[in-house]
Amino acid sequence: MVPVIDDARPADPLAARRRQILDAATQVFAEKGFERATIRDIARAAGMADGTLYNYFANKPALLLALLDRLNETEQRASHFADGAMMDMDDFLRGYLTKRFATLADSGFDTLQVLLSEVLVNRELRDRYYREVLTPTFAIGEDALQRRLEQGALRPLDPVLTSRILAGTVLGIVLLRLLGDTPLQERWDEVPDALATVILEGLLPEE
Amino acid sequence: MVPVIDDARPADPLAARRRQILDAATQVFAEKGFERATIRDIARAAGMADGTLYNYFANKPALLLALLDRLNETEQRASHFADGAMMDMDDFLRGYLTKRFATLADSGFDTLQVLLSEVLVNRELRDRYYREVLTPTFAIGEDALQRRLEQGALRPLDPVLTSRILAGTVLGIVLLRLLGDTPLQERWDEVPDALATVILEGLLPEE
Amino acid sequence: MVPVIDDARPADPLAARRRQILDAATQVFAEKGFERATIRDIARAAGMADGTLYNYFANKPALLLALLDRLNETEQRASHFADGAMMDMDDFLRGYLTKRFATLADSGFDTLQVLLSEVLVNRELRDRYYREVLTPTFAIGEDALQRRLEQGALRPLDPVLTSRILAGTVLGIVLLRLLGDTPLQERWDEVPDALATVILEGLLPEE
Amino acid sequence: MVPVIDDARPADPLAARRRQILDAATQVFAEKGFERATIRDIARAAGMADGTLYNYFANKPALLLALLDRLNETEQRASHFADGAMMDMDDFLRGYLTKRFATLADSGFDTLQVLLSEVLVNRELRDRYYREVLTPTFAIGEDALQRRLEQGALRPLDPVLTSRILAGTVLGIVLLRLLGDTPLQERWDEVPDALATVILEGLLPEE
DNA sequence: CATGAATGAGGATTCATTCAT
DNA sequence: TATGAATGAATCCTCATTCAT
Repeated sequence: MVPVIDDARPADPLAARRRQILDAATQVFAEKGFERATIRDIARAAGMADGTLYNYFANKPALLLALLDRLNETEQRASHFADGAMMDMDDFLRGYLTKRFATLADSGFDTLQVLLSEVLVNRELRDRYYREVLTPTFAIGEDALQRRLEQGALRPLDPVLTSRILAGTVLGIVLLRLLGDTPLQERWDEVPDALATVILEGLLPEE
Repeated sequence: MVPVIDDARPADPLAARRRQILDAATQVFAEKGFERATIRDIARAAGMADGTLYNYFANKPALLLALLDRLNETEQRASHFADGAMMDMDDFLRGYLTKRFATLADSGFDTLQVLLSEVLVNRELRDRYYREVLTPTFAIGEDALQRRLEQGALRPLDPVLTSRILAGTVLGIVLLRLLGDTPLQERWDEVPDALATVILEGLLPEE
Repeated sequence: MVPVIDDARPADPLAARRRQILDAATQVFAEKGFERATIRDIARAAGMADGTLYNYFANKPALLLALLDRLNETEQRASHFADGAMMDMDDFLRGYLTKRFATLADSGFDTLQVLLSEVLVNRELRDRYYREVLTPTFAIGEDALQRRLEQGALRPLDPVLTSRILAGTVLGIVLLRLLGDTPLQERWDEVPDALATVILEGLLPEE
Repeated sequence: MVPVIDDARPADPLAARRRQILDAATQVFAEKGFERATIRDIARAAGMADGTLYNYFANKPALLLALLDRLNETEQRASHFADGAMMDMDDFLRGYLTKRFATLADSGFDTLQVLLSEVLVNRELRDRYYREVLTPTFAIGEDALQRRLEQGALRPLDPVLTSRILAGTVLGIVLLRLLGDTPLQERWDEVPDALATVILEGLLPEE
């Protein structure tokens, strides 16, 4: 009998500790912002002494980069399922949006809040974010659009600009939610569908 | 004849000095972020000594609030023209988006960059931004949608959610541009139209 | 009438402040060593707040370099008088040693104590010290010896090694004094002469 | 037959471990200075974990004291041979200097570098060094000089000051070598003889 | 009004030391 | 004994703000 791997067993205490710290950092950063958050805040939130944190991360900015890496992994895992080359456009988009919104939700809105905030005013982080998160997203979008264009499944449009419009739409709605919009928070699960309808059929009536 | 207000009124040295400082602050904040920017940075960029700045603004956060107020005025001035209750939906939306994008552009992308960044991690600022900028925008949107719904000029949809979708779309596209997306920067003037088409007619072919 | 320059007038407040800080630093460094001395110690000794010190020196190591520069100036001023190419060897050496010991004394034994200590374990400082202080000293010595050798005023000897021996002797005696030797402290003014006799005539009796 | 003490006694693991640590400490201290060297640096250099070091030395300063003790033993062992009461002055001094220079060399220049550096700015260590190393040296010197003075083997001189001059000379030359002087490093074995000649006969020609 | 030196609180980071394993 | 993770005190340095000139 092979011993069953027990997920709850701290198989990798290093990784566990890092996760514990990053979770604390996310919370504190989201509340006070990267610069206003102190290492002490984070260490306390993670239940350890200041110095201990430095056994796991070289310095404060490294926490940010690690958050980005984490987001990256989530997104990449998500994008595996985002292919659906052969699907009907309607199904594809609804599916994609639903998954995308879910991914964003479970990557933690806090993480997005922190990263977006810093990414806006930190060139190094911005470049990494653009390269590692946005670029792949655009690529998926352009590709999907291109293929459907060739099948005549779409109105003629520019895939480059349109992929930005689609990605921007998702990002913008998330941003509004992060800014505290009540309807979006309360009706979050209605959003992907409402959005899909607008995107697919537009606001104008059928005829 | 109403006396025309001359915006470039050369005779308010106080306002001029404040503008000079806010311009400097915007630039510096956009480059380094609010917290990493120092009063010295800003004073130097504005061509004055540190102490002088305090004759015009009470403290560093006051600069941020003043930036928000400035954005507010721009937006409000813009929204006066954004009414068009009686316009055809197509014209209205194209007009609205074009104006909105223009407004955003000339309120200075830098300002947005700074404010979005801080608004994400500063509850006080976020609440003010939400109340003073987003809420009026949503109101205009909901109103316009509602009216057209009643006229049967739109497919049935939820005005509350849809206004979020529209506002989010604009905001998200701006955000992508702020994050450095090259296509959006280079083809910024094509965006409102492309976006209007998607929103009005959707991605799917006509029939 | 040209206004007389009054040395006591704080003609250069910057230089005065720097001197004030360096004096404090010398004292504190001598007492606790460079690393164990804190900026607070020094600022307190100089009668100012910690932050003020940074208006005059970029950081802690800069204090050390400034001390070295100061020593340098003293030494260079001294070496102007150390020429005496035409003097009789006996007069020259006695004069030189006397001046040298005096210079060392008024450059402040504290300064030497600090610099020697650090110079022994700080490569950068050591290299600068060697280049800027020792090398010129050796050059003067070798030169003086060479000239007298050519005049047959000296027993045949190697000027390179001998200049080291002479410089080392002076340095070593200073070092012993810095280490607290009581006889050297109490009879410091007898030393140059006693040393000159040994160097010129040796320990052995005349015949 | 007295059992010969084998210094390389392979059967004291405690002493061996301590030696291993002190060797590592000497190297690291010489490179970075006492304060800038970390326990981790030393432990790594000694090939052990930080905690292990504390099984052999109570704390960081204890390493320094142990280095001093070690130097002491070397010097004391050396001074046994440094007596030569009955020898001719010339032979004695040449022998003494040669031995002294050799001792210094094999006590490890690194050790001297470290100890001199700290001794200059650490009163406790300085006092111990003065008491345990310098005082015995002076005593030997004064004694030897006194005896020879009484035999008329020396020009009249002050034994107290002269012993300082001799010790200082040796120390100073070592110091110059520690400061990186190339001629002294490359021609180290010529130094004792050159020095002996100067000390015995002086710089001036015989007559 | 303008200046910029002075202030000192605050925060990131380091590191000697301890101790459970 | 050996290990190295955890601790938190200590320190350098930054920077918003004040105020005398």
